[in-house]
Amino acid sequence: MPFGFLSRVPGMRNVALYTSVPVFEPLPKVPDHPAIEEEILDWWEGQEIFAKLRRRNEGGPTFSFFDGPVTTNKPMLVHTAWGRTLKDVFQRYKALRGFDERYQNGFDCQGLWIEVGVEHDLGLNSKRDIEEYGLEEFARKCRDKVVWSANELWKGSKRLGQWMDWGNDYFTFSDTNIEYVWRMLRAVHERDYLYMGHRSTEWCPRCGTSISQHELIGSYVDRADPSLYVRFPLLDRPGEFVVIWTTTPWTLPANVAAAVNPREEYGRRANGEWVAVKRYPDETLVDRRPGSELVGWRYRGPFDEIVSVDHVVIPWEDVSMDDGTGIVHIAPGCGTEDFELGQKLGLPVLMPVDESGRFYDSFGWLHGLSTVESAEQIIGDLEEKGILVEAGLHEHRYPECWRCHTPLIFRLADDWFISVRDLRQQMLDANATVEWVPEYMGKRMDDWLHNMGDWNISRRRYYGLPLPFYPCACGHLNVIGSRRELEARAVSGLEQLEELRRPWIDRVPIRCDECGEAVQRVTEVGDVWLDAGIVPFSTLGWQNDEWVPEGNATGAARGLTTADLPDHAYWEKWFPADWVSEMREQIRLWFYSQLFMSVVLTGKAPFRKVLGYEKMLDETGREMHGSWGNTIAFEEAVDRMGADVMRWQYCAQPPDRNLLFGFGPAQEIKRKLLTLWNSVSFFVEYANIAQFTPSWSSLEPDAQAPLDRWLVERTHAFVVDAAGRYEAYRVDEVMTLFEAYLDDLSNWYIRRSRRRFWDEDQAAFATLWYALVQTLRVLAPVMPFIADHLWRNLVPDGPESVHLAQWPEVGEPDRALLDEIEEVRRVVTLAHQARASANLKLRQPLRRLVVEGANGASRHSAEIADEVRAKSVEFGTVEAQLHVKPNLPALGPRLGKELPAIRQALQSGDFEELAGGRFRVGGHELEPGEVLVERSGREGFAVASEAGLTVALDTVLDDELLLEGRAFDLIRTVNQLRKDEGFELVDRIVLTVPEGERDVVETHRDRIAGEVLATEIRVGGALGIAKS
RNA sequence: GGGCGAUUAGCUCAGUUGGUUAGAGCGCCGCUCUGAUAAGGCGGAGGUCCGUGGUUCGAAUCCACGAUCGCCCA
Repeated sequence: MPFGFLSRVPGMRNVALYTSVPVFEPLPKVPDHPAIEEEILDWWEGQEIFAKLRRRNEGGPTFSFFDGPVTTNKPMLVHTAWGRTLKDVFQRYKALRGFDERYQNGFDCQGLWIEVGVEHDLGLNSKRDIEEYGLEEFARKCRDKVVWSANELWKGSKRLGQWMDWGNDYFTFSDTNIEYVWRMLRAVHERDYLYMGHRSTEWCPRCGTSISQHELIGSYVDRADPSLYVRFPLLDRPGEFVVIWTTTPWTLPANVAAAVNPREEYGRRANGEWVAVKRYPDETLVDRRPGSELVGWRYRGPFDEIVSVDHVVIPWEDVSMDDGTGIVHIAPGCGTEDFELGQKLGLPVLMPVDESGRFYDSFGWLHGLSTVESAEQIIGDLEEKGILVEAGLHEHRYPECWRCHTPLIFRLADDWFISVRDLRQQMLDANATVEWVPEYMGKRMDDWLHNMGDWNISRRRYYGLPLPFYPCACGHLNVIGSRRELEARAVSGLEQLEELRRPWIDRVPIRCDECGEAVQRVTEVGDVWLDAGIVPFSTLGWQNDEWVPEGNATGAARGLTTADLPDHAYWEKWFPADWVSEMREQIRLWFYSQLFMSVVLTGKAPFRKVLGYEKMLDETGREMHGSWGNTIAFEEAVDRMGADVMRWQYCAQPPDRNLLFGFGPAQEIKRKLLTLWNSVSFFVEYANIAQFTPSWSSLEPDAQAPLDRWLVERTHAFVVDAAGRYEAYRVDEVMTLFEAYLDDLSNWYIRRSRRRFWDEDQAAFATLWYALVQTLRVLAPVMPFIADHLWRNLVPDGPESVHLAQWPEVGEPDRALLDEIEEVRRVVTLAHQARASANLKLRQPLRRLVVEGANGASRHSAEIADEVRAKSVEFGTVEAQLHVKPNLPALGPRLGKELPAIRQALQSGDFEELAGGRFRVGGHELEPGEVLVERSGREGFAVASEAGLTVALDTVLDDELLLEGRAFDLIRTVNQLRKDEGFELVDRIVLTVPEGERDVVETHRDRIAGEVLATEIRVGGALGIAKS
């Protein structure tokens, strides 16, 4: 006998004793998630589980996923962990299904984010500071920052349980990646999309660079700026002025014109000031004239003593009558529309401020002042000159720099652009082939594509992709497409070219294609989204002839990765991505730049499906801000809740709503997780007692008992439905399914089956084991740690890890059976309600239950009787008082205004029942479909009903029932006592009951003894138990 | 400033083509069940369905206007 001595007491609950080693490891009361996770991480590594998984799936169907590169300027955050969890979940799911995957992680390593972080670390605060610090050293510090951040992200991601090919990551600052962008830019140039634009753009004076359209996302903030009304004296009309309004005083020195709407009416105030009539309807204005008559009037500019240009009133049909004076100050050097208007009319262009937003020396006493500093002095000066009409503050929305929050200015600059004229429609067509989850995000992409302007790709910065543009004095623009080409055409400087990067690359002039002269590179670097957008090409070896080992470990990425540069066949295999996933703001960023490049290079979309998701907030719905003290560090989250709980929280979140993340919600999840834990724990405890031995080879039980059959079908339904939701990239719906399934498993199957486990019913064990094992397989992608931890305990002879076990194959569930049990549970709920309304606790047995309107449940009457503790269950008509209500959707259209009266009549019982379920009321005959008939309130019965289902519980208690009720009370009391006194589950007792309980014991002795494991029951004396 | 969306219990949210007593989860209170469970079950308190007006026999739902919030665009 392998399990040693077994004791059985005849007629008792068959709880056996075991004395030898249990099959399953007993579970502690609660799981220690961090401890389990650390242990599993070690075990995965030691057993090379991930490597085994990849080997197994090698050569299988491919599932191509592109990882959007995370910016390497921060440690791991709980925000980052959300996205990483989603990426991991679906890659794991696809791996269970046998898909071959690449698992390449990516880092975004250049651009303003990195520079600004390093500037901050070094205490630098301007471009001049950086140049004084030295570009070479600055570049090294930027790389250090990237290395630090990459290490943090590796560490955190592994701790989160993310399975990626760590060590084969791509870094966007590799020379390889840079070369691929060059190649793309050259293709753009060959198609004539590339041009240098001289125009007024949003400009960050602190960063000293222009800001492109997609960088303006979310950058408008509410601000209070100066609001100035200024009058310009008219040269040919003494004593008269035009009055303008502005919120940017620093642009006044650049004024060259005042625009009026030629179609609107203007008038003169008594003091000589001209304004639009519509703007001042209550004022007395004389000499009214259409705007067209003001056109051509010359005026004296506000700063003529500094800059002398001719000022004139010009026509502009877009002048709005919604704010200001109806006359608009025009400074073509300081505004986009002003510039365009100026170009059309041939107005002079004045550029008042330099790259850092300070006035040029040529602006007299203003020189050196910043746009902000100058405001007050300009206001003072205008007042002194007597041309300031009014000064105040104006609240409006104004754009800030997305990185440093400096208010942007408009500044004329030479920037490099890619024209989107031809590409727009191609991109829209490509996007139409993409399936977006949630759907509205695809529409957002369309909106953006419809509205986007030409792409400003140049930044006047340092640590970024060097634009390979070499404009020659001869007028020819040389665009270098590869390192090889650079080397072939270099005049000098190759020996010092450490990386394709500033400052080294700036020391390599090339020979002009056209005239043969040496040409310098422009100093600009590229928009960081070029780096990220090229990834589907640079990492997959697009148009690369020969596979290059470690070919992506070039330039700054050398030593950080071992990623190869594959050949073109590999690109063909893995492009486009089957799926990508990032947060919503990436629509206009990474999703856009990827789409852009892909359309340029291939004419196709680079991905088939996209999962986008909204923002993360704290658990009260506020943004997480360091200064508000409501941020949660990744390490703290992992230590306090555990990675599985975090992952559940992320996965349960519908992607179209903000995630309210925190320890409160984590607590709720832990409670739910505990139900799963306890279900396994229950199984383990009793399976050990019953020496149940599971067998992986006969996984699915041949269920005979109705309840077992139900659980098997219920499990099939869960597996099938969960697969559907995974396939739709809605893991939140997988979690919803799981919660419902877990409730069924725990609060119906286990609760209903407890006695069978006590009785060592092997079929029950086999069924529960099957359900638990399948559950772990479904949950493995979401909670890889706890799933594997429990798997290793429950499945001794199957695959060593749940992640190697593949997605469960199950048959089509028997939905009809599931519906029946659904109905049973509704009947039980109603019966419990009826009990409560009659004040009858469940321990009191009742004579009978009558059920009406639940025919499917009739096959399970024993089940219902037991749950409700009724001696019998009848299915039939509940004879009760008749209530007739109007069926409003049916009767409303027919009766119209008469309806309230009929309704009233029915309610007060003022009707006559006719044959065939028809009723006569208030002169109308109502058909059966036009009324809702309910019965209730039968004498001696407690009735409850809901949606066509009615139950009636016989509440009459006879002596027999009362006595039995007392027996249940006694059992309950004694069992509580056993628990309180710390008795083992299998301890046998001698029970002593008071004299008053003699009648109960005499009638129900065997039942009581069996339920409380009493070998003997003594009557007389105080209630007590002792070990026998 | 323009466009889109939202506003329902203390919190997070459901609420079908307009229909009968507006729901769920969490939290709170009471009762109850329980030898896996910190769980479960039943009940209670808690609602100006943002406001005003309209259409309709009937409006959380449809229409108009307004308020507030969010997102996108400028």
